[in-house]
Amino acid sequence: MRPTLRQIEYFVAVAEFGAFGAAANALAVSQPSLSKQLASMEEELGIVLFERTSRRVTLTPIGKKMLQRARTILQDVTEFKAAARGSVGLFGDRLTIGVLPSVGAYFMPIASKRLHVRFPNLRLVVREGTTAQLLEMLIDGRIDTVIGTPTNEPNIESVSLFTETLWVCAASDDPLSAQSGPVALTELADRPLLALSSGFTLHDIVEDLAVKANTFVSRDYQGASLDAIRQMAVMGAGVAVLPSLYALAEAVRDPDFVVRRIDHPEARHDIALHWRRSTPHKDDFQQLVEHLIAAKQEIREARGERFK
Amino acid sequence: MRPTLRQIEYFVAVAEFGAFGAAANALAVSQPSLSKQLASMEEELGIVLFERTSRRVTLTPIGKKMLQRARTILQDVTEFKAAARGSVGLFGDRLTIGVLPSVGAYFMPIASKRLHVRFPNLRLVVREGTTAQLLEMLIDGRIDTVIGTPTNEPNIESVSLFTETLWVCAASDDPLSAQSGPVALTELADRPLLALSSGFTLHDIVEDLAVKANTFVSRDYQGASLDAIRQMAVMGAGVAVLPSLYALAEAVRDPDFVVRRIDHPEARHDIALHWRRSTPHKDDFQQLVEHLIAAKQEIREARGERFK
DNA sequence: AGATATTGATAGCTAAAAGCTATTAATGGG
DNA sequence: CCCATTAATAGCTTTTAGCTATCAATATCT
Repeated sequence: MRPTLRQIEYFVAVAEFGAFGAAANALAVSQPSLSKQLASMEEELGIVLFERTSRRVTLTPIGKKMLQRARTILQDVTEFKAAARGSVGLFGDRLTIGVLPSVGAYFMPIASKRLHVRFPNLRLVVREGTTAQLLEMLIDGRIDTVIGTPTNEPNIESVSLFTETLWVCAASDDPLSAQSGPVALTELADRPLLALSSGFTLHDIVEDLAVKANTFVSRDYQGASLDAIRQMAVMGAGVAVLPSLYALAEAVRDPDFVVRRIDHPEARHDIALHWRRSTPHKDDFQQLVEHLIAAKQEIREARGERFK
Repeated sequence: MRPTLRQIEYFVAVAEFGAFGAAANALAVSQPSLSKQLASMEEELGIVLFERTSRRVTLTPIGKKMLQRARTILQDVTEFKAAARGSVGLFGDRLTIGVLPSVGAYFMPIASKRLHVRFPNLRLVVREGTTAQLLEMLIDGRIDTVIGTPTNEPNIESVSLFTETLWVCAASDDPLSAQSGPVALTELADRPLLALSSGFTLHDIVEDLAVKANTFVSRDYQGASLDAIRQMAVMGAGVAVLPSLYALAEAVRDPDFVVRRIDHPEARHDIALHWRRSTPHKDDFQQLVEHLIAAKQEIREARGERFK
């Protein structure tokens, strides 16, 4: 592409030194090389940048104007290179991450704080959605990674992060709320379960559990958010099934909020980190996994004795 | 200089097409050439700009950020080239011209108006000074051309523009002001002449005339400006010797202001255009000369009948 | 005024960079 | 499972950039 950055660089150097020889010396090239580049540039641009005498080299009026623009270009290129050098942290300096709602509200605040300490230049952009929506965005390249349920998508690599347990809550005058400690599936028989709307993996898990507990998922009150489900349960509309991240965070905040873990091996919600197999950031993702697991541990330790 | 403009251009093209092949086609280069340039660029910058799958090419988070800067650079270069192409008028689009005071005040307004009509993009910067000062600035390259008295400086080329006649004025009750028409040198005998301060060529000319007229130049009232000299003359301090550009402009403005041409072959002030012999704008100066002469003619025609 | 030293341009050659064609490797779709 | 598509790699050619040596112009110093 003409003019070349090299030519522009030479032009600025000659303008600053006011002499070809000195400029060539500063640039560590021979004077004829520099002369030729300048001559080419002038010919290609169709203008004369310098007025030459054997003693002095002066900018022409046009040259003065071009010099300003030339400096701008070199400055931009310098910044371009600096930006590249500055992008040596995790994922450069920006990561767009898609997460499930419970993760976004109750896990990411702690995780991002931790990441910020370790990678001060990393800017996290968080988008929420269902695992299916997030994986589509991941494959499209609209986001860089996903925290969601496991998947078998080809070209997606995953690492398991942690497992959420599932907890129930009901109205405060409900028999379920009278006791604490794990609750057996049999205790849920014939009680309508409240779950997130279909599309979320959690919905399917609750459906399976309902079958095993000889009950059903309420069709009338499929909540769009975990908060909505909890409110419906408190009002007596059924038994809310909540993932531990949400349930325990709320329970810690409100001691009167009774939640009980469902005592069943399938009452769990596996959470994994996903990325495109083609990513050039595999190592970075491995690091990210470690920090996310550490963040989960941190949350666990921060909980009251009740939920250890 | 790395990265090369060519590399940056390729980078933007691939980002826009989302494919190496299509970008290569649009750039009229082969796909391998483009691949290699991009690979080199990534290696040299130490970052990965694209995530490659065999189906799709996506920008990495870093790549997105670098793309913005890359576009800025290409935009600047485009403007750089456009500026060069736009600089095809007289002297590019800017001319710094040094002139004598009388020329600056009474000639340049008309001349620059005329030049502006002919060269709408030309911006004139005018500096005033003595011929000696102006020539020094010209040689230094601080200004591009000079309108001043003739010189024998080496490496300066000159073309004569016009000749100013010299005119006298005195107090309104002075015998000189009682008549009109040319005044002979003999009429000035023993009258102190008022002239610009030494340093101006006009001062030396008046000194010579004074000798021929059997009189002298007043030492007490060497004016720093032509206006000052006129005021002193009007107050009776002597006989002001003024160049025609000034004298006639003032006379036209004020009909009561009596000026009379000195009738002597040496009562003249030659004005020439000077430029450095090394300038690459010789043709432009030739054009400039024509327009300046035409401007002088215009001024002459605009004067009242009295001074034709 | 003539010798000398300094500066940029030119010539001719060498080295490096960029380009091309042919081929390979990877992968998604029929 | 084969075929079509796409990017990477290999090997060679062309173009560009750079270097040394030299020339031309000219300012400076006797």
